[in-house]
Amino acid sequence: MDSQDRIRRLLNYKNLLYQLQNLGFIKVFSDNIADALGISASLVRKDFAIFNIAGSQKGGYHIPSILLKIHDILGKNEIQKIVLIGAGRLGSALLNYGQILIDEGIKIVAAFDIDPGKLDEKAAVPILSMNSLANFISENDIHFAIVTVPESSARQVMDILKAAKIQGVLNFTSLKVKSTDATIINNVNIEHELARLIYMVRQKNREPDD
Amino acid sequence: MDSQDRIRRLLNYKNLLYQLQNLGFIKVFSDNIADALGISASLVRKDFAIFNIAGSQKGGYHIPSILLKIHDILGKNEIQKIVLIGAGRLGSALLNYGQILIDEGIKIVAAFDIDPGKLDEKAAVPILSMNSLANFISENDIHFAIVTVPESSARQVMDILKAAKIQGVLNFTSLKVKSTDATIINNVNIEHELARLIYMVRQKNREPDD
DNA sequence: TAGATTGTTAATCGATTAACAATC
DNA sequence: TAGATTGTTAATCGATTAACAATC
Repeated sequence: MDSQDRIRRLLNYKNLLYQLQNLGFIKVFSDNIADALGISASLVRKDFAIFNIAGSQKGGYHIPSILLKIHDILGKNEIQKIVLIGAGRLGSALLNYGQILIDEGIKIVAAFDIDPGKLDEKAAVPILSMNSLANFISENDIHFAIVTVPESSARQVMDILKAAKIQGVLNFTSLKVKSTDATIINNVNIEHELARLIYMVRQKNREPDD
Repeated sequence: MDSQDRIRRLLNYKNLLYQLQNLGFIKVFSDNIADALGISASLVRKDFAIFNIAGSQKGGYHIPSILLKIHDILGKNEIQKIVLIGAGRLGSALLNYGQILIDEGIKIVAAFDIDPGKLDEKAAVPILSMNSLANFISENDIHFAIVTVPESSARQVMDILKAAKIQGVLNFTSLKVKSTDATIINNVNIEHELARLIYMVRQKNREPDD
């Protein structure tokens, strides 16, 4: 398993290369990528080597080729189907990302909610009853779920997903869930991100005294 | 500057200790914390040492004391005022976190939007015109902003914030912004989090072949 | 005291960087 | 060819872990 940081950088490379491509660039040097992302050129070349991305000593790296390769690494060749649990404010915000995600090979195929008032089977992305969740997952061979329910029902939802053999969960609840052999959990904790930002700023303000 | 990972762990310690406190615990050993968080006891003790959190060889660590100390480290003694730019779906989802954040010493004091239809000066958290953003920041001595505008206006908003000398930004747009000497940026990229989750699962599924 | 845990030092591990030979 | 860049190896750096003396 490659380090988390390396995967994060891979996504940053992808974004930057898309932008360069839009500007009409065809080739780019490790040095330029390094400058743009604020990392060292050695690290760029090392990352590329590890991901089996090859360049040439003449023109550096060929952008379309790298992008194809990165797509391949990220599994964007086949569309990844995802269900979203919890169609509250955060959930519907994510549903709204729809088109952007599809461009990235990710498709939210259905949402689920306990509130009968929110159900809408006819919507572009249908909002279905929580009761049908387990069945939907197995019938449609879903491997991924995004969880945006209130913390109070988070545990229960996680148990359903685990029983349904979901392989990956993007968890927005503040319930801290650990990955298991069967299910990988990616916890996104917005309060933590805010707290971390505040800490870093306070830390920086204190630095001059050092 | 402590490593990012160390700060992340600090937040996990805080969460765990709160839960233990709710269960009526008063003391806890590094070993138990390590088990609960899936890290080593050495690392827990090292982290605590670096954050100046002291225990005793008799009863381990005294939960109320650690929590006070962590609060202090995170700056939760004084309320941190934050503005939110972009009152769309994601923005209002965050506004809804209101009470939870206040418990953590974080208060969203105002939101801003370009859409005149969304303005509401009388709301608990007023939604104000984008035009008044720069003034509001200086008059109320605001240091932090959460940005949840569409990517199309992200650059513009960042420029306003930078001009207004905001010190910390939690950026939810896909515009990748770099920290500067004056402003620390914490980028939360939901698409990247999803892509990373998918990558990790695919990687795991491939592993048995190794 | 005997046993157990912290705090800290030294050892290990892994990731990043520097350097440079190979190559175009 | 001369110059510049990749790919890779060795050196460095920092973070984690193991070990254990000090302490309760």
